[in-house]
Amino acid sequence: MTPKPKRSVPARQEAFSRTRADHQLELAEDYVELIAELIAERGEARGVDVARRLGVTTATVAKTLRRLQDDKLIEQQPYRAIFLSEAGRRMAAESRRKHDIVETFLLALGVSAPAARIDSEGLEHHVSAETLAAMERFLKTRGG
Amino acid sequence: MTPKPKRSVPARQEAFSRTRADHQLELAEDYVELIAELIAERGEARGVDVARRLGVTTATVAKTLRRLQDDKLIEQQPYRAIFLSEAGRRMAAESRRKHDIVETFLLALGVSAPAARIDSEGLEHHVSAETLAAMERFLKTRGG
DNA sequence: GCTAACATTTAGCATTGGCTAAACTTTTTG
DNA sequence: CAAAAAGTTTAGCCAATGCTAAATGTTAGC
Repeated sequence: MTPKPKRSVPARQEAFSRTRADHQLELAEDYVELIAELIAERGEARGVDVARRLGVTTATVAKTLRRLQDDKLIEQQPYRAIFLSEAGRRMAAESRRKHDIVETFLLALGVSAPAARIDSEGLEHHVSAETLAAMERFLKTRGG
Repeated sequence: MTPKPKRSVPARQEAFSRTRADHQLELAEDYVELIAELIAERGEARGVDVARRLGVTTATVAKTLRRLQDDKLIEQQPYRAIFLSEAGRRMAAESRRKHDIVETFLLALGVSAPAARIDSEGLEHHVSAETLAAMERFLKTRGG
């Protein structure tokens, strides 16, 4: 039986489990990346801005921020602006870097700006370091 | 204020909301794609095989299958093998097609086979039709 | 054809990430 | 400076997706 198994069981399990675990990481990355942007743009990040940009309610943002604080990614006093911890800043920078590489790569590949923008949001959380390196190589050789 | 907003608010909201909604779709795609593979490989798909390959318990699979049945993606009698509905077959084929394009593309880009295998599992759910077309174009011109 | 092994389902729990409504704090404004 | 507006938090709900333990059904071996 089992002729030509295209993917081995362990690999699939690994990919799937990683996806599950990553959904939380993804959300954290989206939040810290956005918080970093807001701080850069306007000096501080407020819950209401995060909510507006992500398209969720401020109640949802408050709940998520509590979790991010528990995870030591942000620092926050009640009713005050949101700040990133050292770990949060590192995550935001890394996330941003991935995001930019993926978006630039897609543009170089001939994808339209709007599609590249949207797709890079979805893809940035799923590219391995190796794939990222391959994208950078492509950009370097074929002009980015 | 707001110098050079790299991404507009609506676009970000859209990407984020889509991500949320997609998590369910992702799971459905993973299931139907796997079920289609199992049927092709061994004539039928059983819950225990799905569980084994996805790395979850059979209890979780049973619960998910009920949802997929409610969504008319699979057809199932209690304690019997799993079959895909017409819609399920269409989704599985489309999912498989995306998956193959992405994996082949990554290999052509110089990514190693194991990384291409794992990354394509994560990326397949997030590439738009436009990006997929760009990947196919790349494969056609630079030899896939 | 019983019994044991295997497969499936159900029950019940936890967590995540949404929501609305309401309470509370801070800021703005008349 | 008091009242209104704006922002934040809490409470309580829901659905999805995971789990373990236990019940139930099917299949295989003796």
